[in-house]
Amino acid sequence: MNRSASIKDVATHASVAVGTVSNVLNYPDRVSQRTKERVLKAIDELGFVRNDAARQLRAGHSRTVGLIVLDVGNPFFTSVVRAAEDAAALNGSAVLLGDSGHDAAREANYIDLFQEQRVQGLLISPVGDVTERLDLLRERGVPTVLVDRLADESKFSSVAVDDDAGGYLAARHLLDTGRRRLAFVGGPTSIRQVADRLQGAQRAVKEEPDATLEVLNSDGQSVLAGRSVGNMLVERGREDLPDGIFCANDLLALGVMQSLTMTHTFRIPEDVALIGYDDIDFAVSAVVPLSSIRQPTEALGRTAIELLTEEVESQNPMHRSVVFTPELVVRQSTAAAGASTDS
Amino acid sequence: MNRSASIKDVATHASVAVGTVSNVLNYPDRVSQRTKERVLKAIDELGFVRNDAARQLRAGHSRTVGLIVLDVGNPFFTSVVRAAEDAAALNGSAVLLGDSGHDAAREANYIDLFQEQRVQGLLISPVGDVTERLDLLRERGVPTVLVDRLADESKFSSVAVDDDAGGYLAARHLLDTGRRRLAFVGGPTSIRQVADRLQGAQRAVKEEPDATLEVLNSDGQSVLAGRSVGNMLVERGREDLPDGIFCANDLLALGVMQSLTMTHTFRIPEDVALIGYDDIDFAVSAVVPLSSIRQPTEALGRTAIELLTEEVESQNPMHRSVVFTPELVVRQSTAAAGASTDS
DNA sequence: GCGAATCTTTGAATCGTTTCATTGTTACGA
DNA sequence: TCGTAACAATGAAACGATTCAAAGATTCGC
Repeated sequence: MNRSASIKDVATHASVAVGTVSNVLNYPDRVSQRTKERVLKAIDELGFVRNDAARQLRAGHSRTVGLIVLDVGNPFFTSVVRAAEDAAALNGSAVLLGDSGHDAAREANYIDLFQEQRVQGLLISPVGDVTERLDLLRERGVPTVLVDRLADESKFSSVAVDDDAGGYLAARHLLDTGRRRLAFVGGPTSIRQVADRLQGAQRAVKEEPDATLEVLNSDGQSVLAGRSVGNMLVERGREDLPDGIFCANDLLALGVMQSLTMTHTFRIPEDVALIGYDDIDFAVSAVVPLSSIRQPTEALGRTAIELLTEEVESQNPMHRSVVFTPELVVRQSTAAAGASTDS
Repeated sequence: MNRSASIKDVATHASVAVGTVSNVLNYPDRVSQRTKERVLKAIDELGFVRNDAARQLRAGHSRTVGLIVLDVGNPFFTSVVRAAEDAAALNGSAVLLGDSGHDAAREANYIDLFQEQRVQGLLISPVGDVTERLDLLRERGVPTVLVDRLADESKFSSVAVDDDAGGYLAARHLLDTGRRRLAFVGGPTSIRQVADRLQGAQRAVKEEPDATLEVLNSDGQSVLAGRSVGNMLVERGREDLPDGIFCANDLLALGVMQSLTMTHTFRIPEDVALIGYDDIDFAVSAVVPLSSIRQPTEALGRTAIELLTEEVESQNPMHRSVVFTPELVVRQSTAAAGASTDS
């Protein structure tokens, strides 16, 4: 079969008009039972499949939504994507997924591609400063929702997670379980997420007069970066050691854990409690299962689609920013501090 | 701006015919310099963006390729996807990505969706037995290439990685570095990948008369499963211990590593060498950097696109299966066995 | 200055679907 | 039996880009 069957072929084959076939597909109630059966039979026999391009052309818009993420490999985004797909499916839309890989050129490519596809709207976790480009989109009537990034509410809707609250939650948990000499391990504070998490932690520490927070700069957010911070701590010796460590993400925490447990100088959680951020899959299967802060990724994806739907359906531009609060996940690495005295 | 500008609007605005605008876009050489400038100016002023639906409709086919993977979160697929996208871009095509999440219903949805989109072809890592469905596609002229799954060559092209060879490579490496009492750790052998890797390992072991291979069944392929196998080994004691362990994937290997290093009963690689499979990001940052088998994911993705392009361009169905050989990555966890004597 | 060859531009026809005003059909009460 | 309402089916027009035969403009050799 060289060319796929069109609605016209179906019409001929069933001896009806094209409009009737269209009605069978879109408004089955308008068609009599007998005709419907004939048409459905013809559709089946010819293996007819709707041509979406023609539908779109006629409709003036597609039934797809564009989603551009920084890195599909990142579990955070994978989860957001899945939630967005499910939410979109409820509206009868599909999600076109683009992975910018932190690359502004790829990002720009996807924006262009999606625009040519006449997506109903765009969800994007932008690489750099694409506000101009997005402004253009907006002017052209493509509503856009920023994901994991706060937006100027006069221009865009957005969904994000409150990193300050997450930092507070982590530090507060360490304090609540009796730790007082806290340390924060995190990469360059030029990264907003890192800065916010630190700030939240500082806020919590200020609430306890006798608590202190030391900031240990790490060289990035990797396991290896965590390990070198950990090694530094081990060399410091017992006196100088914090009794609670909050790492800006789980990879760092796993690195710190490796250093501390490998040398067998200190025990987790008895000597030092350790908490990470993101609750990656590995957290639960670490040598000592790692406490962490979980981000509500499903809610993020779902809400992003909802905000976009709002914008698509209403004419006048009313934007909203939704900020989610992350959640504390307690595991063994921060088990009650009481144990630390009976060593 | 309510409706986006069409080629007709541009034509009017630039006082030329629609055909001319089309030529500026598609055959710039056919148009005189002066006209081209006028048209480009109009395009810019109106913010004109091609309507892909209309293009497709006229062209009879899209410039996209569908790709359905089992799990975008899996680094293996993430890498395949990226390579496929890059390869497709060279042909001027874009990749529509679908994540079936091992769910046959989601998979079927994507197949339907992609068919309505009139994709040029389909790359798929199928969930279950979708051969019937794919047969239908084939009959309708949508060429399909199976990814990471061998295909009946009379029907489909496919790309896959030779797991038997990978298993051989891993075991051979352990043998080459002096180990003789090998163990294989892996989940249910009903999983093809696991069975093939084991078979390859057995093949290597048979080449050395004095070598043995013990099979240790694990309950799945997770870190925790690996840890429980590791714990079992620790309890066995030094006499009974293998001196080389090959795990069916890196997660298992990391679990085994945790058990062995945590108890400080055995050292890696002096007492036991350890090698995994997949070369995940964590392998390099394990407590003892983990040797592993790397799969040529980039080549997989690229070749899949190439095979698909072949099928799209040629009329008569000539299918090919390309099988890649994985690659050994040596790290500290299998460092030379010589060291094991001077303990 | 003329005819031929080359280069530009034109605009109607086309792709496949949906829409909708129109026509055709049936049922029913008066 | 007629008129009317409700229901079914029809098919032309429209969506926006591309194609291509044909017309128009320009260049060149002689």
